[in-house]
Amino acid sequence: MTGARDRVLDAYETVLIEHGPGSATLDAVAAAAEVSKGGLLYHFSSKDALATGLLDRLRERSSADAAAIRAAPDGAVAYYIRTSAPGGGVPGGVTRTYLAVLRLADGTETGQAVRDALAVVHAEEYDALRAELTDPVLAWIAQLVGDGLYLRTLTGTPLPPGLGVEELLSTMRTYLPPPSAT
Amino acid sequence: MTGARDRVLDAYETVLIEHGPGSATLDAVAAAAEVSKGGLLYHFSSKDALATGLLDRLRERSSADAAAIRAAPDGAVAYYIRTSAPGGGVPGGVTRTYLAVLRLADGTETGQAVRDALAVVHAEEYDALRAELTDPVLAWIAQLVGDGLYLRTLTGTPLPPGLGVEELLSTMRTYLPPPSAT
DNA sequence: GTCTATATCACGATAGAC
DNA sequence: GTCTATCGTGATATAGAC
Repeated sequence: MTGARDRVLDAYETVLIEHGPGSATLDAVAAAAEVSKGGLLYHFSSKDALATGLLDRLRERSSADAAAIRAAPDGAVAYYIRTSAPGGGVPGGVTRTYLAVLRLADGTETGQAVRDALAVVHAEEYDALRAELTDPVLAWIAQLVGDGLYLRTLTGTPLPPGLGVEELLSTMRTYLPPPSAT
Repeated sequence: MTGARDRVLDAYETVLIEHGPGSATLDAVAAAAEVSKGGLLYHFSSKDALATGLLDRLRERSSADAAAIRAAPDGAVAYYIRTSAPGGGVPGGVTRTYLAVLRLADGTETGQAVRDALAVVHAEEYDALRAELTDPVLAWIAQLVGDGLYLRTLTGTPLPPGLGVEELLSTMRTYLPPPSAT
């Protein structure tokens, strides 16, 4: 049972999302995971190794999510937009990990590895959306709308008053071709 | 002439955007502004005061930019999307300051002040877009597309191959009502 | 107004007990 | 496999010279 490793990664995500990378110290992550700092460092031998572990998790979950986008019953766009919205992530899904990794993107050496991983995620999402929307620009617009929602979640900025994800999807359906039945 | 103060803020923006908040130490900012650390601390008495100074700049520039969105000759949406795209900011404009401030948003005490300032910026942008797009959801979609582009810039993720801002605007014009002539 | 110290503290990482 | 104790580094901020 390697449950401690996953608990540490869960805690790392939580601290990154709720308090930011500046607060994501080894002490804080260890406390949130309810292990000692030494225990954390047994599983991840350095802070860089911890970040690498989170990126590996992101890659795994991104591939699984791309498959979920394609298989979504009410269409790729609806699934993608819903999971991008604040609170729309599913437990064990890619959304929470993605939001945590976004906070690690900067100009440092590990920040470059983060950007590489994010580029793969974006490409997989885009391809999955293209399976439903054959117009490349429309697929890109749908992806950008989802990214905009991610940015709102990332910064905690409130949505415009009276507007929510369902209003968004309703209007988008007016303009986008409907998902074709298999 | 308070030129040194502005130089420090310019340097702070540069370091935040290019190397991230973890690298934005007083030493690094002072070096980039070509003043000593003591010189920097004369103008901004603490790191918090430096962040507050940047937020004040963001508020000033956001108000000016909201006016520019409304007055743009080729329409509010086109102006907003162009300035949101990588490299689309104008010198002294809000884009660069906005991107720098995005990196400061976290769960700390000053992070809360950052999110408050970002909420004002988002509301001003939205109102300015509403002046052209009377449908609130369409205005929101346009804003989210711009936010998605900001996120791409923030993380340095490449755009989908073959796609650029002009393709984006061209397709959006197909679906959005054209800007009405004054 | 701008600089050079320097005090203080928090973080990452190591060593070694259990 | 997990813990406590400790060291070295680098960051913020202060004091005070020029």
